[in-house]
Amino acid sequence: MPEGHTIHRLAAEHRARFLDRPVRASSPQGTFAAGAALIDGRELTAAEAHGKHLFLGFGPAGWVHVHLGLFGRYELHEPSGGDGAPPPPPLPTVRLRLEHPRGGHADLRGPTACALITEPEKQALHDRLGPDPLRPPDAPGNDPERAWARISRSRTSIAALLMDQKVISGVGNVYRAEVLFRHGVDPYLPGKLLPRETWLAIWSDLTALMREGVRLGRIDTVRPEHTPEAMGRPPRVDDHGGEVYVYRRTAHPCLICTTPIRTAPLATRNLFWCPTCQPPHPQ
DNA sequence: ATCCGATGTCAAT
DNA sequence: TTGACCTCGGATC
Repeated sequence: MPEGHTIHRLAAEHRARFLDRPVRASSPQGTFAAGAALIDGRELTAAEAHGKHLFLGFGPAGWVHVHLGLFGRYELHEPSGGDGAPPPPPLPTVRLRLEHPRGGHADLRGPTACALITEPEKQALHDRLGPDPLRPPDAPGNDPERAWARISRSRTSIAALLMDQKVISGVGNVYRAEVLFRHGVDPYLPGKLLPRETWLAIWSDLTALMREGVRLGRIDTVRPEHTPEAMGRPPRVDDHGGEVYVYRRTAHPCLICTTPIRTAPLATRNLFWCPTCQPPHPQ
């Protein structure tokens, strides 16, 4: 589930449900029981996202820092039934439940991180994250030039750089594969060989794609003219719910040129690309 | 019933 | 480069 669009959507959901409301907090799973006790009954004062990090503000109590990692999930529920009817009890693996009578409840399971942190600790996290296509362009340091400064000096492949949260934050395995396909870029191209105008186009494309991801709650990257319907091919529903060009489509032909999609491990994840639409750079 | 992989990251080697 | 961690669901037996 979790790339940056998921986290930004969660921040917005938390604001809509709980902002300025006193929430009940609990941790049936236990690992965060002490932290939950410290925020229980307090008002949510802020909810923001940077890359794949979620920050829930509880005034003087500090911030709950959440990172979903690979397996973390959120479930959001509307208020149950009649007036004041309590929600169903959380499953034992729920690390953090927040609830409010009119906001419903949010259940967090399996996160890599769920911890109460201070404002300076939060700032330290921001400081080590690269610019985020989903943060406002006027947010401090949220400038694609910062990413370009690193990419343009690096011998590392662009596919690995896109996954490096210090370079650019919020992009994960789906967006990296899809955005490189959309721009016809060889994933193995060293950053320093990527044309500057291609980088700026990739950044601006990520901004649009990820905003759409926040809006829809899924990753759709296929242009209207390439949808299976438009191409006269059978429609395909991807495992993650969206329509994509290459991510986990190794059993299928490329939507544009019918070449079989390739896969190989890169930067600890499985990379997917079309060797025809993204031709390898010379040697 | 069991295995395996998954939209992630960090520390240890 | 590998192993550890967190949880769940789909494939396989």
